Amino acid sequence: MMMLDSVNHSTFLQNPMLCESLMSWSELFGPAEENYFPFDHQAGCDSSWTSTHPEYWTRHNVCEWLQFCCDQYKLDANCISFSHFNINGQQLCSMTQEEFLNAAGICGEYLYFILQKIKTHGISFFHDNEETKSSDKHYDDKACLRTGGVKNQEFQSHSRTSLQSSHLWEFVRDLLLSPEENSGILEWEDRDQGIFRVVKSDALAKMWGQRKKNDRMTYEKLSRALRYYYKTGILERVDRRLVYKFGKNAHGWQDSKL
DNA sequence: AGCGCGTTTCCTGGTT
DNA sequence: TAACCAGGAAACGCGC
Repeated sequence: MMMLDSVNHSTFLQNPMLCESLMSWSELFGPAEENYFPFDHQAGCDSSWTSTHPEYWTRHNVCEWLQFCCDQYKLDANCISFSHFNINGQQLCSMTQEEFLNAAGICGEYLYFILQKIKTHGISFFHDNEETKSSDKHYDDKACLRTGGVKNQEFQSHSRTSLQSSHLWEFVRDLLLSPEENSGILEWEDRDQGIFRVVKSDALAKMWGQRKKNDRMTYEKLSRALRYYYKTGILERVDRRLVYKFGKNAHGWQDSKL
């Protein structure tokens, strides 16, 4: 099951396959039938919810927003009836506070509050607040919300960066699926089989190093980490230089839903 | 405080 | 010779 925090950036979310990963994430929080977000092909081409007024959000954007709120504010996703949020932005904006409460209990209160703030102030809602360490984030951040939210920088970091892959293989996968960010660093060799090639090994290492805030990262070390994935079935060995293959325990890389 | 996980770092030795 | 691969060993940072 793919954690949503491994999905990042709006450009990634333009990929319908990753959109499906969002659904998988939602399945984490309860029975699949109830929480499943039907795939919206339209949504696959949307811009990020962060750059769009809520009224224009698609179902996919709503999904993103919901995910962000859960992730950022540690809302108990078990309280949320995701099927109630299988709606577009217009429908979301027309929901009353009571409907939010019905749909998400106590979390609905905060979701409603956050939405109203975004509707009226956009993401500036998150501006001008006291320094808030992300490591300290917890449910108590609702207090933070009431008093103005997190810093813009942090907001952006959460809408772009911290939703990014925490694991190397997810980072690699997401890079493969993001032509914009990939820029020739990785290349599919056989997409159906999940075989890919590292084209620019140094660039890959550098990018991974940036992600981990480690400027001493090298392809030599990165590849050692990749080789550990052979044990766990995340990757399978391919007997060619710089070529890897996703294993049966890797997910989210398939292109079959396009 | 201790533990497990996912690396990171280093290394030896082998291959392309 | 440089770049890469295989995998052991130990250290490390982090979350629980």
